[in-house]
Amino acid sequence: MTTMKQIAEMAGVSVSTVSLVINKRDKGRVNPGLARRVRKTADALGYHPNPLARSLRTSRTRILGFISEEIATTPYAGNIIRGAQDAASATGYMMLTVNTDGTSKKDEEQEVATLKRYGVDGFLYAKMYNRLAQVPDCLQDQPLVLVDATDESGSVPSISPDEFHIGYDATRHLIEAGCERIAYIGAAETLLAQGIRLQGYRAALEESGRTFVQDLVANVGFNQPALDQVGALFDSQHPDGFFCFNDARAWHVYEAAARRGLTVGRDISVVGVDNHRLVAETISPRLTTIELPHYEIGYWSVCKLVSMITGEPVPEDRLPDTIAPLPSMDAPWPVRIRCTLLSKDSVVPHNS
Amino acid sequence: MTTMKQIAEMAGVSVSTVSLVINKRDKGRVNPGLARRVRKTADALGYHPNPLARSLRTSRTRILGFISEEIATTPYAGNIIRGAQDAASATGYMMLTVNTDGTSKKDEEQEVATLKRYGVDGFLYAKMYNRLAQVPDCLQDQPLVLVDATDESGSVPSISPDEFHIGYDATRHLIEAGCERIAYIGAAETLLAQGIRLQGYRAALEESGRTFVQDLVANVGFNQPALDQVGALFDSQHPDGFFCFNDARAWHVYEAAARRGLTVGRDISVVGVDNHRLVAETISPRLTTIELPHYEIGYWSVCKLVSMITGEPVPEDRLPDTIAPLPSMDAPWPVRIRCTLLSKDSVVPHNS
DNA sequence: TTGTACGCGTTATCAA
DNA sequence: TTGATAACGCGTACAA
Repeated sequence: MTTMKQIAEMAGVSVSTVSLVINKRDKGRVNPGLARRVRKTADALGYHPNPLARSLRTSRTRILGFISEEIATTPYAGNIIRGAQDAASATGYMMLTVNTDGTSKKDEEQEVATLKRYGVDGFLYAKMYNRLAQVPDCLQDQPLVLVDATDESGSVPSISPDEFHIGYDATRHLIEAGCERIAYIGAAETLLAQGIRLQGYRAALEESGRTFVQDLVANVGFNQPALDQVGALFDSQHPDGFFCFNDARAWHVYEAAARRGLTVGRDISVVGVDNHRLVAETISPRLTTIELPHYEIGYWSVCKLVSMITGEPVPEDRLPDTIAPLPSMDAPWPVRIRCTLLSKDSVVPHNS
Repeated sequence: MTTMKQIAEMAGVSVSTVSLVINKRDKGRVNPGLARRVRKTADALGYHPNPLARSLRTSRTRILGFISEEIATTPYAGNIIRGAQDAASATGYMMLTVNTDGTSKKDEEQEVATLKRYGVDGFLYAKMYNRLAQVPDCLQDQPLVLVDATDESGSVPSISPDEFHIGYDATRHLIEAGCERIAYIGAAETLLAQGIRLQGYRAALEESGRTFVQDLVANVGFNQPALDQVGALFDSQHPDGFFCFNDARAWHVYEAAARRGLTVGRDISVVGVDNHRLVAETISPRLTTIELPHYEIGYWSVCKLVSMITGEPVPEDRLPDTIAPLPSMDAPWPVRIRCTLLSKDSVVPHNS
């Protein structure tokens, strides 16, 4: 590990000068030629500042604390962490991640205290599915961003999927395909997403001059009971389009359809939400899905947190062009990210 | 955050004494009564040492670097991280986790360099499925444990599932249920697990006096082609038992069976490996599975690493009794953890 | 442009 | 047995 001292010796200047140059405060203070020489030797030695040493004076460790409830509960929620880590890496931060089981408040406080002891500059507080969350007291006075959750009090920045438009976009897509009787296969659990996606579904229907039909909605759980409910909806309502809360629910539609001699992508159209990617990939790979923006949520959460900590906007050039830009870091919060509708072939033209 | 100084003042002693007591080096050096007073005030103030400050003198940060390739590729590999974090928490460590995409060597070196700059005490190098791995040069001289991978050179400690006994236990279970014609539905990709599980399958067969029949083995990929292959095996071999590489493969057996009027758990028996838990939970919840010990792998990896760093065995009292004990931290490495066979009801008695 | 004191809580040393 | 004090680390800030 090279230090400033080594650079100073090699370049024949003082560490003070090196410090100024490295931190880009050399304008009008250090001879440009010297500055260039310093930069060159720093590059040659592969110098990167030691964040721990730096933290002695600045009391900024460039470490972020990532608190996640049950990292393992939701498959592919790992994408949130991946996005967060990519953003941290791009902005020169590191993430200390800790789990909480989501039940023990005491435990959570312990973990927060430990993170504070390690001198983290700010916190990411992640829930593994979108919900209203109460920020624990021990985080109240800290730089904080809620990830895939919304602060109950509305005072903490948060980033989550745009649940309304998941329902809206899915339903519009089915309407545009010519579906006449569009069912919603929702979740039986009381999830924030469940209610809001239903609103989006309803809004899209009513916008196109249709009436909302309660009997076209089935909120189901798992396994056989779910399959039975979906089957009953098939038999009583004969829908030609389905919007499914997730791809596990979509699978029930596939199964129920198959048992009735109907083929998805020919006789009926289906749009699912892809949060358990395995089903969509392995079992119904042609399922038209709406992809949850987990990677983006993680990525932008870190960007927001870093900009809160430094007081500066995230430099644009650091951002990858592979992900959709967030309108503005100063946009009103909470921010909800509109999801992508992936075109596969379980939605086909319906003749009316 | 309380400091030693505060404790010293409150207890009316010097920080030196506090340090001795806190670090348990007071035996025969500090008056026991004083020591007790110090401990009491420390507890009262909720004191925990500041690891960053401590690292100034000891050059030990009590931070571990966790390098994982594509955290998001395998659902539920998150259990490895969960186990690792629980162990870290129990032993007083923190984890800095970074992703690498598994392809760019340059990138990986960057991440390792960054972790070193943050002064991590050791590294966990995790692959998201069991395989032979080459340890990058930049980690050669570091305390290191391979997680869910085995070092090619055999010189680095590693923990991974006991793939042989996955195949062996699954097949024995089917043999004991009375199955006569046991098929293996494997993976078409060249995975370490694939070959070794096959060995276990073969060993169990031969141990019970049977001959291995190549035609009872189908190594399949995904989707329709996989389903066709499994179907062909049904029609040509008429197996009554199936050992499936993972639960996605098991699903294909369910599907092929259903199309032939056969019912899993009545006409045929199936054992799968539960690494994509969603399928087993949502679609075939009664599937008899072998559960990969991801949590344990993460947990024991950290314990091993910590004991390598400190030179001391992990204190037994810190270990949770909820997970199977590792025979010995000094056991020869690599260590392979035997997996659990979960009894559900897709394996039933077969009359011979 | 540079020398140098200072930042931090802990630990090691050595004198009392 | 205890306590005062000097490291420890490397980068930063300020006076010169």
